[in-house]
Amino acid sequence: MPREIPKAYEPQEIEERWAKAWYDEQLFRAENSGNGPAFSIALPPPNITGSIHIGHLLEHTQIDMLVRWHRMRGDRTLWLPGMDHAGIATQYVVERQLAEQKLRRQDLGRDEFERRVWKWKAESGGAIKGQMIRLGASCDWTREHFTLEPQLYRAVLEAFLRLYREGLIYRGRYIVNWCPRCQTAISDLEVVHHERTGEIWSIRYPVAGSNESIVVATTRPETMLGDTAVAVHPDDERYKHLVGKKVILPLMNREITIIADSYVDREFGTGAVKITPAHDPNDFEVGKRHHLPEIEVMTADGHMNDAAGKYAGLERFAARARIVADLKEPGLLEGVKEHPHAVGVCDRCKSIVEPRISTQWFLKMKPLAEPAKQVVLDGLIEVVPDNQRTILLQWLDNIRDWCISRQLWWGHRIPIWHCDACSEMVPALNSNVEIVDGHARAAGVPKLCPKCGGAKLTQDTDVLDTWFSSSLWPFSTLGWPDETPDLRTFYPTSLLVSGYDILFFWDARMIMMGLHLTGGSAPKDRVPFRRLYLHSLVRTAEGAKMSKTKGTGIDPLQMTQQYGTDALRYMLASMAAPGTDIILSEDRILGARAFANKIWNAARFLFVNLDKVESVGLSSDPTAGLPAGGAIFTLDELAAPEIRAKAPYPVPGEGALAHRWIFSRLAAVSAQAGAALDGFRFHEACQSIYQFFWGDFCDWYIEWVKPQLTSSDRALAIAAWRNIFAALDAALRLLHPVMPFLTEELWHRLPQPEGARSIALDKFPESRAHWVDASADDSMAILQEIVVAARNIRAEMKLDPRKKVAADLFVTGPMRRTLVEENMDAILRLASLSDLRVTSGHPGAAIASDSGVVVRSTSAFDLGIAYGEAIDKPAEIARLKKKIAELEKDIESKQNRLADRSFTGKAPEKVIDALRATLEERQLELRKLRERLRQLEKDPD
RNA sequence: GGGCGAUUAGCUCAGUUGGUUAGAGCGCUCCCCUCACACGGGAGAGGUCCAAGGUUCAAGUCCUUGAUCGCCCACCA
Repeated sequence: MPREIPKAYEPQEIEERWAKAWYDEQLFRAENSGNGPAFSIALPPPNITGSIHIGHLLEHTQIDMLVRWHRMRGDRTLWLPGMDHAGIATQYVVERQLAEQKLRRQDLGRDEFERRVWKWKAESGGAIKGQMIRLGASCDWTREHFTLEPQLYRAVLEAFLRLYREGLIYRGRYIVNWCPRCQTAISDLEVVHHERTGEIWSIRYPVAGSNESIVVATTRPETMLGDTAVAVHPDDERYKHLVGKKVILPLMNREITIIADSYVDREFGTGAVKITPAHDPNDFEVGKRHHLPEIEVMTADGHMNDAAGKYAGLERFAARARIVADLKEPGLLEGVKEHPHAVGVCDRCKSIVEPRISTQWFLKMKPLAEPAKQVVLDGLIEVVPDNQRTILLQWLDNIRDWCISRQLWWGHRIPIWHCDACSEMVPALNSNVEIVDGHARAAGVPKLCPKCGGAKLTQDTDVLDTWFSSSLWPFSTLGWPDETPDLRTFYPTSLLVSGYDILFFWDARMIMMGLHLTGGSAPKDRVPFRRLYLHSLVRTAEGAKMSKTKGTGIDPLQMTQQYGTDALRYMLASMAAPGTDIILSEDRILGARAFANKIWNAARFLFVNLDKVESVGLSSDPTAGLPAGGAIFTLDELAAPEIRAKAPYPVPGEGALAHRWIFSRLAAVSAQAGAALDGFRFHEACQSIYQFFWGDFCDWYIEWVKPQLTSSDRALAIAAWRNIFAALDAALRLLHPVMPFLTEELWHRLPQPEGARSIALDKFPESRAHWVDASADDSMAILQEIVVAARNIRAEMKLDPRKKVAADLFVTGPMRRTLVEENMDAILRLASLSDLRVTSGHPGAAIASDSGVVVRSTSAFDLGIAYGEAIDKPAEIARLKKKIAELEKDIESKQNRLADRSFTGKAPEKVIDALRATLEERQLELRKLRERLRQLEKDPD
């Protein structure tokens, strides 16, 4: 096997190759039969109009880490992908295309328009799927779904019909949010409020048959054309005498009544309000209470209509300007002021939303919200982070009915037929769908009106809000309403991961729909997901959401080209602490890329050196040539899966410690990473793995055992090789959830069992009890401290890095002395020492030194390096003084605390003992430093 | 008008249930192109944890108030 490995990690070719292989081989297909726990998660379906942005990548990285981790733990794991038809967004895109040919959708007609949208979808829709595959999302693509496909269409019909029969879906004429651009109603959630400084105009309405007049204020003067009353507060003494009288509506010269309603705030403005029931939600309510006429003065596309008299045909804001001008002349405009207020705009197209009366379909939410609230309160759905739980509950408490109809052509058409003769509403006979022109439609078309027997029935022209079908996603995609094996196995899904920006749009509605519609007898069997994790959003430096339209979006695929997918994934995951948003920084990406490169090179080191040993033999004994029997130093002999399984191998003699230690660390890190992932603390998982791989595995373990790998002691070399390959293999599996491509590539360069296809199907490292070795951890820590102390002296004294020097070491206790002596070779090598003279004794018996020796002391040891020429005495004295001051301060505070009777009386014994032990160590350290300082100051140069 | 979050090293951020000397990455300083990696190695400097009170033996961590910033929700014309 050729082991030519490039010096720097070059991700592009590797990633593309594996992404394709994973997809082609259907590697992530989930089993819906068999034993063992199932783990399922539904992908928040991206819009077919969308292309991947950094927010997706963050979400997908987190989901993918969890999914890969569960799969590697042996769960039957399903990550179900799919797409959302995205009603408004998609229709918008296609309409724009038509506009280029000077066409409107009305020119084509509904059927033809729908055909065009399907055509667009086939050609340009769903780009995101390919991007997800490229970025390594381990979805089960054999189970991909689309919200307008027959199976899901049927689920939508079933849900609608059930809710309709139950009386939860109703139709009515109400004031709704209307987008004049999209020309459809939108739900409250789809209106985004922007704080703006607008103007507020005061307008004088003369009282009929009197000299008096009433001044009202408005931010939307154009709506006055539809005024049908002026309201004052019933207890307002200023206006009491006018209630019931008429005022003349300026410009229209219509008489309207002055009414009293407690809705009016006496403190605001003049305390008198114009009432426009057809164009303001509050006024609409007032109008209902007082049986006022509703006069619509605008068209669906935001122009004034015939009821607006001479303003008919004007665009709404043009009309506003004209009206203000016209009021000035007769002196009816009392004034105009700047006025900060919130303007509602359409979430989709940013047009200013117009409240408008129209007939729409609504879903009653209160009866659905109650059970949803209950499951959250009962903990049947665990919400992470916790504060989002509060937000969710508050929203459910204040929920209002959901306007589910849209005046669009792209979507699930409402399965209700209207009788031409008697206007009776007739629902579809059943939820069956038929395929017409390749696409699904309601099949249960009613033929006769059950009320009047009329045979002319026309289907409602509205479609459902896209979120209606989305709210069924976790079960509609598993086959609901049928009791399929998938539904039985994977519902309720284990987890939902979504951004908190769609908590109300999607997550909450899924909970309500899942609880209401699915079949389990207990709520815990009907929840759509058992845990809900709301991830952070990626923001720009200014704190705004990343957005392509604002030009602040970053194309992840381009970044992938630049840095590699694994690096991007690692960067995002390492910043993904629950509850805080992420601001990208170039530095973090570079750091992640360096990490990927580090992993690559650690593996490269092993392979390259094995090559050398194979071909040249053990270098420390050049005459030995190839080992007898020839085949011992082959990858298979040293790294075969059955060989790795038995690691760690006992290493004869001195070199054992590092091996025991690295496996102990591996056990600890596996446990840490697992616990972190389980709690969605991705950053913590990343950090512990990073620290392990770079700090422990590369900086210490590899450096420590390097000579062993080429030792002429064959037993030692073999054991060392086997351990290091086993440790690398475990490290790769540990890293795989976050860096799938790199680890897959390297994993395949290790021998794997016959037929093994992917590291993704291998096991995540368990924290093995027999790997845990506290004494190895402690011993290694001391030796590391000694090495660091020696390096520190060398660096501070600016010794030539190539020059080896002798050192003296004093350690407390004979055990430590033995430990040091047993690991002498490694210490000398790593600290660049030519010799280390070890003495041991009781604490306090610091090694004798003079001013020609530089010393580093801890409570456990003193290390001194003799330096022939004069040392930089002032610098060393300054350093000592600083340390001494720090220690003194620390010791004093500890002594004070220990002297405090209330502390010793109340604090747990453990804490007191620990404090006492630490204090002793510090005091010992301090004594040593003072002694050293005394020597330096005393000695003449 | 309500609600939520943030404020910790020059920068970007971690700090689980209060408990030894508050951490990381990047940047910075010094030394090294040592045969896996300069996307590297070694050593180091750098923090009154926004402010003021309070609870506690003990507060970056809990409570109150305030400041600054950000987000979400909301029908005040």
